[in-house]
Amino acid sequence: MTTIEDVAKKAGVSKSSVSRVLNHNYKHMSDEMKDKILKAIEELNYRPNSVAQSLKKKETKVIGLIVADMSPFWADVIKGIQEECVKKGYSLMVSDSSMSAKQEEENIKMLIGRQVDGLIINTIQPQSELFAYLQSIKFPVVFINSSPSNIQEDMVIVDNTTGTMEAMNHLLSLGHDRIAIMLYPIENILVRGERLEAYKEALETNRVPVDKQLINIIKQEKGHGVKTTLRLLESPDPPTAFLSTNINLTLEVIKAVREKGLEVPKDVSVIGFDDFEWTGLLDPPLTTVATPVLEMGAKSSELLFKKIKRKKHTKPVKFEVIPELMIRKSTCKAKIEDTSMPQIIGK
Amino acid sequence: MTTIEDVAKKAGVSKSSVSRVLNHNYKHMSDEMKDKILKAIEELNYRPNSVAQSLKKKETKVIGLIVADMSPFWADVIKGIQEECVKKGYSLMVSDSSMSAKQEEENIKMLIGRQVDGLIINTIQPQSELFAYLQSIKFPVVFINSSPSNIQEDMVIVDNTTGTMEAMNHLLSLGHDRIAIMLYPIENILVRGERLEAYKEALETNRVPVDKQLINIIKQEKGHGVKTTLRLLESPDPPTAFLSTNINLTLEVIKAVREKGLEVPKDVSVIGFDDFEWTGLLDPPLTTVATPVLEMGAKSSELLFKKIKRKKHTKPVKFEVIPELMIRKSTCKAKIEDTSMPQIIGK
DNA sequence: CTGAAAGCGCTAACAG
DNA sequence: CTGTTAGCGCTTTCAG
Repeated sequence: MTTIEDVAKKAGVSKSSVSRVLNHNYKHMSDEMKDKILKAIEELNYRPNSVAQSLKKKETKVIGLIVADMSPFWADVIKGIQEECVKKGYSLMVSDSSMSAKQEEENIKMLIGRQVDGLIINTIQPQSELFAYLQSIKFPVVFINSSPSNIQEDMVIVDNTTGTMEAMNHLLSLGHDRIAIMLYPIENILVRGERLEAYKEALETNRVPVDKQLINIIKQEKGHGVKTTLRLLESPDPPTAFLSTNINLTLEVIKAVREKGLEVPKDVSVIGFDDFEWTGLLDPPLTTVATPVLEMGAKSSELLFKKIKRKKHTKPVKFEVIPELMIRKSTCKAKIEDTSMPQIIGK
Repeated sequence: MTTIEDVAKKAGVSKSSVSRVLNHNYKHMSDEMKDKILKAIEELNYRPNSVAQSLKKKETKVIGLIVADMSPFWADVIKGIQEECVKKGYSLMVSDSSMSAKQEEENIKMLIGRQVDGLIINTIQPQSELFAYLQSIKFPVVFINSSPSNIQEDMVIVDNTTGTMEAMNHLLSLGHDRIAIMLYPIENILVRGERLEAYKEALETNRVPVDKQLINIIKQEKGHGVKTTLRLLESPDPPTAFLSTNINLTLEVIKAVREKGLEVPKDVSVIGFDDFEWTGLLDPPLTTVATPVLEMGAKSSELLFKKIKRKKHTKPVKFEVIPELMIRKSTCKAKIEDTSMPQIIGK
């Protein structure tokens, strides 16, 4: 391991001078000396030991990301965070709580012990003392895709209301008035609540009665989506459209529709949530409410860096990323069964 | 920030003693003292500063992962690595080279500067001086899903030969003898080569002539898969089955088959590569060669930890993860057009 | 069994 | 403009 001392010796100068060029404090340094040092660094292929730098400077230039459950969704978020990180000279530590609150707390403590400069947290916990503690010591944190209820903190979340509204308006404008909404129970309660509320609101705004039969909270286990869809389709007054809030659920809905001998979108329209590279390649290409995942990542790190910079306490900002309705081929006009078209009032 | 000094004071002992309990060097310590210290730690909610520990111990308990391009595929690999990491008290730094060799080298240097104890690299480069350098300084590295040609190093890769063979044998045993193989050009050349060779070998073993028309290297751009498939289907002697080596490509193949008015699997059988939570939910549920992604991650960190432990140079191990053929519904018996069934000889 | 002291590699006053 | 010096928070001989 070559150290700053080696470089100093080789260049015949003091460590301080080497340190100065390392930190771009050239201002008052003779060009001759600068060149000498640069050359020595070059020749020795020297890279400063960040650990020593961190210890001295009391900053690591590392941020931590804690996700509740590592899944394909996070790959793009990480990419977004990463891109901001390289711009600012930061590195990223990633950890996964595997859906365990205990593990999440352990991850937070560990990362703090590692002296990360800030944390991006996707929490599974509705609240936690630890969050309050972090806030009390002014530790830079931004929450992503989740928001604890016991504190006010920076966060970047998806504007589910707008996303859901757009999807609903699209469906309503197509003449659908029996729209089923499909939800998994475990997603952060907030998220689910928002989507459900927006669903109801869209209906009410358009004077379509809310039918409780059409609101489905489905156990997050393979097969339950199919089962529920089938049941709905077999009911006396079946839905003509589905708003499905999770990609796996969406695939199950489509599967069930087919099993029933019906076609998407001819007989039943389907809108899903979340967009991947391949959703447009499905059959039919899926109309979805697409979360701009990269942007979420980029924005959260941006917020975090800002917070790290001005250590002062500033009032929490809530950044809402707006989902985009990707209209493809899984939705179409409702078959006219009755003549009264609901009146559409856009948001 | 509470330090070891604070704990020492509170407990009325020396820093050394505190350090001893921190490092579980109780052996010859009076229980009384131990308890006193433990209590002080507890009360102060003290966590040692890993940066200082690292500087002193000359190890960080951090490993780095460098991926060529962050994508959903990596989410599960990361999960696998992570799980091993928590077991061993390690943390993970993740970086993305965005398909740039320059960025990759920068990432390596940066992580080394950060004193990570080892590196898991998914390289885009067929070779690099840096790799040789790392080897020369005995820096612990394992390559994942890629293997540079200029050095011999630990690596964990997918046994594409076995995977491809199994897929081919499945198809051949179903009576298919016009099997098209679809490949993207840019995947690591090794990977592509292996799959292609295995394809040919399976054919030859079963005395089925290799038809160059059926070997398709497709530009990695949306739409090219559809185009190529259509062309094949319209040829005078079209394939009855497709072996598609990438999930997006596979979706395009299926799409094209449908556009042509044909059905999967009735008219055309399709086997894809890579398996996600949702591949079984597609229509039809996809038969795929599934890479055990979690295992890849777990295994690579396992190898890395071993290497970190015994610093000695040991001869490189190449761990091949065996893909599993997930037989679902996108393949079925070929329509009998000629009576001569190819003879199947399993691997 | 416990404490004092040296030092990991670097930065940042402070002198000169 | 450049060098000397004193730590950052921790571990680890080495004495006692």
